[in-house]
Amino acid sequence: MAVPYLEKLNPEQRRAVEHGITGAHPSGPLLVIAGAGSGKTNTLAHRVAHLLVHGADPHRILLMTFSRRAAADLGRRAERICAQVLGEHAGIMAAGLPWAGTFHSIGARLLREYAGQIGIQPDFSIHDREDAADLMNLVRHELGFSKTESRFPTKATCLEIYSRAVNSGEALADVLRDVFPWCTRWETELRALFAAYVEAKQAQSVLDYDDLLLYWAQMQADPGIAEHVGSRFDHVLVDEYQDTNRLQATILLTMKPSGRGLTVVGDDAQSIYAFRAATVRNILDFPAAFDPPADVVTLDRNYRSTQPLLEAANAVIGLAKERFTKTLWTDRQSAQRPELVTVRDEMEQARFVATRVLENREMGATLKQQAVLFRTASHSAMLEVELTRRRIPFVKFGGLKFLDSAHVKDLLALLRFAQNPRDVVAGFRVMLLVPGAGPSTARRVLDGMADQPRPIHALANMPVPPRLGEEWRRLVEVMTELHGGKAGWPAEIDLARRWYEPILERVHEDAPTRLADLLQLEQIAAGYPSRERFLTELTLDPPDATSDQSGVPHLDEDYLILSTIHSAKGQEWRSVYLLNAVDGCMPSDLGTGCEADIEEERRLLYVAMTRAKDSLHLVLPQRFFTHSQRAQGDRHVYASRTRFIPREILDHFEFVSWPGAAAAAAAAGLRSGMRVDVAAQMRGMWR
DNA sequence: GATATATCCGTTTTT
DNA sequence: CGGATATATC
Repeated sequence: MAVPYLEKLNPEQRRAVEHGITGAHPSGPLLVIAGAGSGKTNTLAHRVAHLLVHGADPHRILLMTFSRRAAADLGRRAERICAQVLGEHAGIMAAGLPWAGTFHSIGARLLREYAGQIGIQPDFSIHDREDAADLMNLVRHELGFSKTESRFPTKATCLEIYSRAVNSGEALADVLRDVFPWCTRWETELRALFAAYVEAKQAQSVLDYDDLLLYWAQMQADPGIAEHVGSRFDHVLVDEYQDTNRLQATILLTMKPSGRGLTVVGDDAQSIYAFRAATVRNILDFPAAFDPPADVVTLDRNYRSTQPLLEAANAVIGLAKERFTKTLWTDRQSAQRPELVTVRDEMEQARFVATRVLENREMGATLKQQAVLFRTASHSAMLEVELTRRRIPFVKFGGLKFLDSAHVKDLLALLRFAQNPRDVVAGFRVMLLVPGAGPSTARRVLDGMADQPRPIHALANMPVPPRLGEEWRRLVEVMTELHGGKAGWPAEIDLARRWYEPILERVHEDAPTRLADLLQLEQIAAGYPSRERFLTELTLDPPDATSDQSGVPHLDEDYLILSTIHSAKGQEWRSVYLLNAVDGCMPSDLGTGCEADIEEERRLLYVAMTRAKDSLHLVLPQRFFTHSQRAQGDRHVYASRTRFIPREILDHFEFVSWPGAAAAAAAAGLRSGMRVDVAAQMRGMWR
């Protein structure tokens, strides 16, 4: 068979694509070590397409990626390749890949399907991180841990500890000792808290993010179910395998114990989710987990970056404590080394980036081909102000999200409460919106609903303080209507919004702006077939961008990308600016406890640098103003270059200070010397 | 029992 | 600065 689409691949890529696709049956496991910019997505898309061309059934391909966007992108590419090869026969791809998504979303689907066999409700709701923390908080109060003489860990910390223990599969005592040493004294209380937390979730038919993996793994501990799930899929492909945790590896291994039909792709040098219990051991131990062991293909040719950029990135990762499985190379020559740009402070950093971005646009690069990356979401605050001032449109990935704003969460809570009236977190939030209702009213009503067979009915008949009056009646009315489901989707969200509007105006000063957000939420909602799907998919794959307006990127417009390094995974731009390449930010001075933390931060810098195709600027503000600390006044601290770029690798970089030497001299001259004696002129006016 | 005000503390990255 | 808890007042 003529396979022109394979001609464009290099030998290693081609090996990865063609691995085991000679006969009709899927063959042994494959590990692809794919370096940054090595054409990983393209290779994976070709492999999927190649499978389909050779008769694989798209319904029997399971593809797991780190975001839905990545899954959709892969599906589209595979489809395009198929269309080229098969022409009009490409109809097999019409439905795309029905089983493409994140581990969590696939888990949710399977759990709903197998719910009857594992003792859970099929219509469970899913708590995002914040909901989970709120529930943890409720339980924490019930157990009286909020009134301990010395402060008990906050809800967020409790959830982190819980999540860590669940995802790593380690004992609580070990997790506390290694990761949360300041909480070891609370071990007994935490154990009790977690036990109560689990019971609360089950009583309410609620699963959190971790449960989606945990229940899935537990379900597959039953050999019969594991076999059943595994036999649904001929091919299982997993992307970004370096960022998976023990639970995820367990799921894969129980699904495909022989490794037959299993392909995982990843890069040990880009492992940046250890804080989420991801372990690089998954990828390193993968080959030996099978008998015979998995084949390994290494993609080390980089097609993205120029030689000088890649050399600098290699130099940075070359200083890592442990060796990685490969060294990237490229033949994209260039004379331009990456720049280390020294600026006076963060204000100048913002001006520098804005100025360069505009200059670049003059020279033909669109805004979308440029990106500004940073370690933590707050680092871009000043830049955002500067960009807004200069009317440069931007979209920000990472950090605070559209869904995190109070008004959006309020509205979603109402929908979630209607969907699952046992969801106490949602119910609590909704009831507190009613004027005159507080925590104890909410608790009493929710307790009254808890063991009722028809909770909504119970809600309607619940005695409440008379002062709630009309407002309470409105809540009962909208709940009954929503739960009944007669209005249909997406009319229901309109119903919910009309209930919420008076509350919005009462509570928030800037009601009109927030109302615009809610209208946008309605737009998003219209794209989903049902309330259940809307709620599930929104929590599992929230729109992760915010912009200066109301979180709406106008698709036709050009805009600059601002992103945390974590959210920049897998992406690339012609020009990349990295903010705050100084110690304290990179590495972040918070998580520099142990060596493993530092090493992860080093890989983070490596990930940031390897996003750039043609030009890379690492910006180093010399001074940081410490705002709003206890001491008043403008305190500031001096920062030094990140420790990941020590003297011995400086040859790989260009030194620049900004404003440039000439401009700086001019500015200095203005400050010291007198250019125009205005005072003398004024005196002279009247002489 | 609800809500307004005061005070202390910690402060990343995300499915 | 923002969140959480403690205290004061309605």
